Amino acid sequence: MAETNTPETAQRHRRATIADVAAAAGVSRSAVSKVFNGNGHISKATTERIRAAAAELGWSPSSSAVALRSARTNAIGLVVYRSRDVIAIPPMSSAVIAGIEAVLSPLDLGLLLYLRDRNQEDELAFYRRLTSSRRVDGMILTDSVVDDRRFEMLEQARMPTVLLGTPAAPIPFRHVDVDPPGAGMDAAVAHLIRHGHIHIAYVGGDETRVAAHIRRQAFDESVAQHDGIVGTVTVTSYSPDEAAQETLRLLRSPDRPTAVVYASDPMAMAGMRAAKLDGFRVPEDVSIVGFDGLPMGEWVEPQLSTVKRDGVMRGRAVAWEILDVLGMAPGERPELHAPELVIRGSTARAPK
Amino acid sequence: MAETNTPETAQRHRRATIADVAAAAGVSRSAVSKVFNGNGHISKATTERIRAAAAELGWSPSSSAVALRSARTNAIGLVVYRSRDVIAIPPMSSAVIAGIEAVLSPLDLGLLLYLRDRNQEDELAFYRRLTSSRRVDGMILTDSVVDDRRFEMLEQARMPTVLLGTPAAPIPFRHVDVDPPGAGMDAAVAHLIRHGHIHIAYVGGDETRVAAHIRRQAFDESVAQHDGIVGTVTVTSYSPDEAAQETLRLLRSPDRPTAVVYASDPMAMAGMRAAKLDGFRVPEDVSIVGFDGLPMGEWVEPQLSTVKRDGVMRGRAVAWEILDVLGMAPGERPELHAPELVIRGSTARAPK
DNA sequence: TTGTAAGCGTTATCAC
DNA sequence: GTGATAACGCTTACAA
Repeated sequence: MAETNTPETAQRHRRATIADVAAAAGVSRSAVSKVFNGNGHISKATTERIRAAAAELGWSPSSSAVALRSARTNAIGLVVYRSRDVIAIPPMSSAVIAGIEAVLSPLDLGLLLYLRDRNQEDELAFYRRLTSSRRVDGMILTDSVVDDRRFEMLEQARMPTVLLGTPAAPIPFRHVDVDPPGAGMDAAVAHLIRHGHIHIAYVGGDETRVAAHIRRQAFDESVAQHDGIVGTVTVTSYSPDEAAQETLRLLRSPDRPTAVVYASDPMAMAGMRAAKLDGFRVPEDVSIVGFDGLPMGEWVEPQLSTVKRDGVMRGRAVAWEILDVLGMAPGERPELHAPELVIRGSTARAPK
Repeated sequence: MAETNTPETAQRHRRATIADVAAAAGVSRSAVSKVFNGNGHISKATTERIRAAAAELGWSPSSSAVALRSARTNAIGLVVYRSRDVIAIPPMSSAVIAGIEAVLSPLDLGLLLYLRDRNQEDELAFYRRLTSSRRVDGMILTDSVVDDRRFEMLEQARMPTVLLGTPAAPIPFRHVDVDPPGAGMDAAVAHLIRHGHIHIAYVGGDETRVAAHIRRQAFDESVAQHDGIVGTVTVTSYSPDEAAQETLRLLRSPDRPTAVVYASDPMAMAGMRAAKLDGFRVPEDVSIVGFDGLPMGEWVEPQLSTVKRDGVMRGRAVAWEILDVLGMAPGERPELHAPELVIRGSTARAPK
């Protein structure tokens, strides 16, 4: 703990600064800086010497000093929400995070991850601290809700921000989503109808979350596009348990649907299990469709038919977008393809 | 873009600094600093005025300036590995991240997340950059491998580090794990033996990863503790697909096991599905045991018996530990409880 | 109890 | 092509 002050000891314990590198290379600090930032013109020979000295001393610019001096932290903030009952990061968000990281890390940009609970009290205070402390150059927000007050706040704080998803109302920032935001649902519904399903149920999630609202709306619209099709919508908190219960309620009712579409794969899997336990064969008696296309859908029997969204790509796209706002986007804007219906074993022709 | 220089405009566009707050409160900059760091003694009245001024101006200390001045970035780095075939963050790691974040965020410490592929070329260069740029005050490493060279490097760079898991050989840092590191496996094996299983197979993961090695070793030892029990071990890359294949190989062999224990839940689920497709009833013909206790194990039929590890708690514990190293740990060291065997539908008495 | 002033390690501007 | 020098916004002795 106690540090002695003899020059040698101090020397050994102090980490190299730009001044040390400059001294070792026999040049000025500016020269070193220029070499490392590709600015001014430094002769080949000097550049070599400087690089060698830096490597020798294991020096690279202090991120704090760079941040202070140039007002760039070289970090992007990401706020992810977890649902109350699942403590961990939702699988889809994991994929998004991976995509974001894949864009940032080659540019040596850091990803500052914030995990929050929905409806947390200090919501705005949290964003206020985040912006006024200037820890990040820009923010990626996810999971917009109805009446989302974050954007207005961030706008006032002049924090460059991009939303992954679609906002409920216009926001003063860009957002990244597939077009239309509910894409994929139509394919699922059409597939079921093509296979003779007349009565299709949708087990959705909490509609204060815009994504849930959009998905349910897409279901309604898809059903409305076909004559003579009955769509039943029920809303849950997004929890697999509730989805299972709703499934039973639906299947036990007199006018039971022959197909159920869920707002997520976990919900679909839990629903499928409940149906099977209740004596319904999947897909002979009831077809099941999930949403997201998580790997786990392949590990159940029957395998889950689902609307597959490319979370990693979504992450890449939103990362590119915030970097573009900051004027440092690499290459071309990644394209976001519409979710793709993956037909597996859990869907089949409607029973007679 | 172009910024005008009229005082008012400049005023409007410049964000407040400590000097502005000091001016607004009619005090010196140091007074403001003292109030926000709880150092010196500032009178109640002055404190009030300063806080009011800061709130008014929406000021809080610039993290870069604080970092530069005090050599504390108030951020912890976390390096997580993804396997090659799964692009996203492994579910168990998600839970760990959530636990870490839960400890850091109340202290207003940032979590810098790095996602890496195993066997990436620039492994050491990556850590070198990370340490020499001093972006973080400390690092949390996961997923130690045999011949892990990261620790020696980080030690030389004098980067405070903690490992989540158990190292293959002594490391110059603390590590956090349950005791013993293979705990939980014995309970699974004992449970199977108690139910009459004589021949138990273990489908493990790539043993360059220490955790996989330890788990397999724990299986061997657990089997060895009981007389007359046959244990068969096979090793895969950790992928569910391979696990499924191995399962078929095992079950189709003449001396087939009556129970299979897997190194992870996804592997177990994929294995269970393969077994069922091959005509084996679970658990009547073969018992299946997973490892980790992920939520998805409850969404399959039969539900997966598994050794449940508390990822969130592991995250909390390792976060506490690195903070302790940095002298800023809050409260008591969290306790890590041994994984718990959760018996569900996929295990039963061995067939006659 | 409060203020003054010297840096923290870098980069940008301007000389030379 | 290269080097002084002045910031960037804050903390902390030390002085008052």
